[in-house]
Amino acid sequence: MNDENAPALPGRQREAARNDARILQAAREVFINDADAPIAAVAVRAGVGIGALYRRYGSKEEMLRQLSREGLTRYIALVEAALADTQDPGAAFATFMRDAVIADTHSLTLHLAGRFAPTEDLWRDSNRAAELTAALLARTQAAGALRPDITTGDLTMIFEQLAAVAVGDSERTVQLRLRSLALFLHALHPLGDATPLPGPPPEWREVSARFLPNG
Amino acid sequence: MNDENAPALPGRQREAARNDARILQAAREVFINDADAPIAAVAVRAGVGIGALYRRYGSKEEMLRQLSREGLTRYIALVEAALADTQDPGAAFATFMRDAVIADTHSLTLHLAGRFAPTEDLWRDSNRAAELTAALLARTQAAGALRPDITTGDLTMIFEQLAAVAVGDSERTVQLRLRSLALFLHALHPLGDATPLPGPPPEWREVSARFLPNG
DNA sequence: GTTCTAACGGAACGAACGCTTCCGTTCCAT
DNA sequence: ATGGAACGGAAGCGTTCGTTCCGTTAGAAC
Repeated sequence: MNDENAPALPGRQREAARNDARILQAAREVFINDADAPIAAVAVRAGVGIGALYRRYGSKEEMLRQLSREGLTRYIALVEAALADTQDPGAAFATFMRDAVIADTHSLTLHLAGRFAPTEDLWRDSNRAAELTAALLARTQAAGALRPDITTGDLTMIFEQLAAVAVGDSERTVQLRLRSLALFLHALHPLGDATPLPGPPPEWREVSARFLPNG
Repeated sequence: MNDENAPALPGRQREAARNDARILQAAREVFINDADAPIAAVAVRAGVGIGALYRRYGSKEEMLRQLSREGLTRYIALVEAALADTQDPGAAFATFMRDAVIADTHSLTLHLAGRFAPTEDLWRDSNRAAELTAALLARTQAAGALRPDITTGDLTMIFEQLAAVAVGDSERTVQLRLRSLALFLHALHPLGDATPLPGPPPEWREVSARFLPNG
């Protein structure tokens, strides 16, 4: 995670700790760009051999699971932070959306969906994320800062759509996503003249179907 | 294209004509769902053998090119229709967007991007599509029915984001996309209090980069 | 200085996958 | 009957990629 607090470790183990972080970071970058990239690409990007990867992860699938779990955890932390935010709910929601886009937790979780067998705890985290999100939505709507006809499924779709914005450069990608997010946030504001959204909102079942292998 | 006007053809050639249409349709359906589906999947879906495919297309790449070309052509026809629409520009624009989503011309063109070497005429069509789109945007903006800070690149991104909405069922997918489009259209309306969109809009260069192999 | 061990790098193996070819078969026209 | 156009799909062949394995390296211990 952080190479900074490891100066106590002896030499060779220090390299190993550094590689832990490097590999994780490289894996994130590689799989965000291309969900079914070969594992060798991660090794190249991390500047290590393939052996170093298999010393840490038993298989590619395990690695993807780990990455996905991590993304989900980060997302949950963001929602919790938003719920703990005591400023006005509308502003807290907008901040949350921006943070989520910047942290880019969805590219990983969604791109990787269906590519490995989900474990028990992944389902738990996934459900917890959904509940927290629902709570955040409810609070924001109660404060009159969000269209009442927006559901959790809608939000998932919005994240998914934002993740679809991608150009080569990752910094620029974030910039463009924030531009698009500005459009969404604008559209999400409740307005008297707003016509209701057409069609039933996405169901949780529809959204989560992609987590099953062959989704 | 249509099997209805072929009753004059003799028996075996009639089957061939029917297969022409079936294969094209199957290819569309298969590759919209999964851009790098095996060619065998198209054969299965069309209910024909692989041989029937290779009798018509010299290679998979040629098939994809053909599909892409077709999607681009349909898109161009839609923009032209919108430009020819003499009702109020705002309504014409909204209709155009809905039609484009329903026709789903972007899923194909974009998913297939970078998967084959673009030919001369594909570039031509692509440029023409961009020009027509720009004209439509300009007209709508001149009529005060569209935010002035929206560019052609923005519109491409919007289509791309809408194409990212996908659930198993294709009819339901369209429904959900229209729901999302309603949000976008709402956000695209010019309002006095609207804060300007952040960040420079997507450049044509950025958007078209993905058409090059290894995009 | 020697030895031991944890960690490393990357070649090689083997399986899976998918495009393409090819040939025997079918079906209609003559 | 016979010729040929169109068909179906098994087999060939190249590629790709996950995983294993082993020789190498670098610090630790003595």
